[in-house]
Amino acid sequence: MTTKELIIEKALTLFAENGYQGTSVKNIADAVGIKDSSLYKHFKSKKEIFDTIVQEMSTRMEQMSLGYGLPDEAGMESAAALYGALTLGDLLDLSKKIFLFYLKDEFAARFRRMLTIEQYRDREIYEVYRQIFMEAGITYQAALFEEMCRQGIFRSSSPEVMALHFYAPIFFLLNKYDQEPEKEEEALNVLEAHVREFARVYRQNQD
Amino acid sequence: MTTKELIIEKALTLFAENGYQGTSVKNIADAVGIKDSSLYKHFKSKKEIFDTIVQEMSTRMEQMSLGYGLPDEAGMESAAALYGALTLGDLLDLSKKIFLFYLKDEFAARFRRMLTIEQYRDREIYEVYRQIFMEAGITYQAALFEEMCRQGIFRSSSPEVMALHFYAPIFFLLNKYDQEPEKEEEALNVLEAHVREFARVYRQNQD
DNA sequence: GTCTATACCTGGATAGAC
DNA sequence: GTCTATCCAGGTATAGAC
Repeated sequence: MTTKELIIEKALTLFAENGYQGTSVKNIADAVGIKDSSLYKHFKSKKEIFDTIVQEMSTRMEQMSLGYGLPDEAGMESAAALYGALTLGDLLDLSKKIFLFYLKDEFAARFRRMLTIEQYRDREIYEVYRQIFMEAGITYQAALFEEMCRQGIFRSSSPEVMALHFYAPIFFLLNKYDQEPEKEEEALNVLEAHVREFARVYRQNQD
Repeated sequence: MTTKELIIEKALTLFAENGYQGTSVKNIADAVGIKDSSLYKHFKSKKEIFDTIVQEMSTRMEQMSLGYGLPDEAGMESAAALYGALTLGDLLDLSKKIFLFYLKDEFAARFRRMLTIEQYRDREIYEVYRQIFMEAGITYQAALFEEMCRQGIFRSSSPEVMALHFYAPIFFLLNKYDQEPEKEEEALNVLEAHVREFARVYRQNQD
């Protein structure tokens, strides 16, 4: 890992814990193992470090969520068929995988915390936070549920409301259990109960 | 309003906008209209101002949520009967009132933002945030739904999961529309769709 | 209880030797 | 690309006059 990458890495951790203003350039330099002045050979300001993180992590999040089995809009139709063919058990595994990605993935979790802290300070940060953690999930799932209703896998209902009912509890549990790693099992149990209930309410063929 | 109260008042606004570390003692003093040094006649440190806010707002939040028509546990049985007698329209009005309280009430909204920003910096802050915005709503509603199921107003289901399904979307919408006052109508429409769907799924007698 | 003045420190950032 | 040295602005907090 280059020094520049190491700076990004350590800065993200510190920003996620103490916020932008709560983290000094010296804190970052110490974590990296260099003097604070040396840091300015890699970035021209503290702000540039922060902006670089937001840029880079945004794209990395996109790639990762794709890699984690979330198909893109083009593949929505086949995705819907795929999800419909899933057993309840498969559906549970999938929702857990997504939940744990946002909760524990080394980049996703720190990035989410950093944006949560900084969203009120800067409008641009807020837009990124909103886009990734509010809009993206709902939009994708609404499209997916719409297709699944069309195919008769789900009972017809408003896809947007269904997406809200599916995603909001995940978002809530993410916030609730964020700082309690020892209660991960409890979190997963609640998540499972949520998905079971969701499936009970909306799936045409119970399994 | 005494100077001490005014300091709390202005500090809360600034902490909610810029965070604890993003707010200087001089910022607070300027907002109050005194010199920063004078402020130390009322509080012995910046930290003491913050702690006082957390203390005072916590109790004020309790009182207010009671005042806003959320009955205590002792009155749960009559509350359940009361909610059951409500028309769908009344249920919608009530959920909107609660949503708007957390979104716009002059104390609740600022307090929520402040805790959201500061939750990762200090374990105690996190506990307060968690208690007020995660546990309280779910616990109360789970007890209420349990009673309503017992009385046959709601279809029997896990009260905890029902509470999660009811409250999580409110929590999500609160976060989503927090910084977009111009989209309040949109937020209320989504909230309404959510409550309608919730009622459709769980209420025994549709109206 | 408010002011001015000041002490003391830490923060971000630059210059220049190696 | 790292270091030491330094600058300057701004932060928290105290002392003492009014």
